Amino acid sequence: MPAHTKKVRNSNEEDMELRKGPWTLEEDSTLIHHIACHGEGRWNLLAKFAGLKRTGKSCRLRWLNYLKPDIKRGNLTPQEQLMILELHSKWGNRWSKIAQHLPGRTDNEIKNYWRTRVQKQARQLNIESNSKRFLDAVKCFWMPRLIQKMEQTASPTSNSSLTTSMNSRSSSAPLSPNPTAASLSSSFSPPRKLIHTSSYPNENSCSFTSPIIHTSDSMKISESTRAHEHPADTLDAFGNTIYSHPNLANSYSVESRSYDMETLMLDPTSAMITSENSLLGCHMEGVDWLSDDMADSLWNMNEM
DNA sequence: AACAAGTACAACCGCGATCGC
DNA sequence: AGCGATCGCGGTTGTACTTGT
Repeated sequence: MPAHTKKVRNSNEEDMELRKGPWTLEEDSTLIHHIACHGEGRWNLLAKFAGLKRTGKSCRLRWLNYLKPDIKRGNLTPQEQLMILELHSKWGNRWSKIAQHLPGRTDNEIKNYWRTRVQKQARQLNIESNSKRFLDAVKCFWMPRLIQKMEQTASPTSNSSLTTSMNSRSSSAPLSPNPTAASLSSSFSPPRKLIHTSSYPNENSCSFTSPIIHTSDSMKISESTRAHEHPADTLDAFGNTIYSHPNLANSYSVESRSYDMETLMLDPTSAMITSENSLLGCHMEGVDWLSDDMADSLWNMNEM
């Protein structure tokens, strides 16, 4: 018997050889053609009438996860990654529910993304991926980085540094009535290295919660505060921008509003940054758990 | 070049929920 | 109500491909 076949008994008690494993092009085209003619559903019957030596379950999975015309292929965009992180923090492993908010992405794809990339990072950091610590780390470093990437994607020619974007925007410069990721993240360029909270008078120095995300119209993130209100930053020892303005909080703030399809008010308490454990200090629960190594590792998450 | 280890993702499995007779 | 068929979800496995040695 070939490696990818399996003898089973169907309901008619007749022996039938079922194929397993990777789908062939012929099988794919047969399935596509049959669904085009007869529609989805009744997968066992569909498999039978199409002459596919597959279970209905297998046909359904192949169609939903791979063949369906509106399936998006290719790497997840930073926007999509950000949404996955946010939604997972809210709903946990409810992959299908998460997938509903990512048009063209399947629950399987999202699940794979989580397992291969997100959990990998958690392992490397020696943190349980479902722990609060990891969630904190994600919100502290990963999400801001993704937002930064979104900006770069949105305007590849722009300079992503806060200093540049701030200085280049005059106080009279009009703000887009419908701010984009670019406009947000131009005011949200987190420091490369940890900066201690004590440097900042305002303890809410990073009130990152979650972006406004409209799934039907790509991601839109509001700029909660005009960047030009926060001029003049300094550089740290690594040449990275340090935000020295007393009202820094505003330039870091990313508002949580809603999703288009379903209002999604992300629990503000789930955001890691509180007055007691600010991002910049990273004193989670009063503990300096983020060593420099860990911070570097987290910072590199965007490569995932 | 050959092999091992790591990675990404398609596909399978088990199980509970729902449907229809 | 009972039962089998089907559906949908989340977890797991298998395997092709990539990267490192």
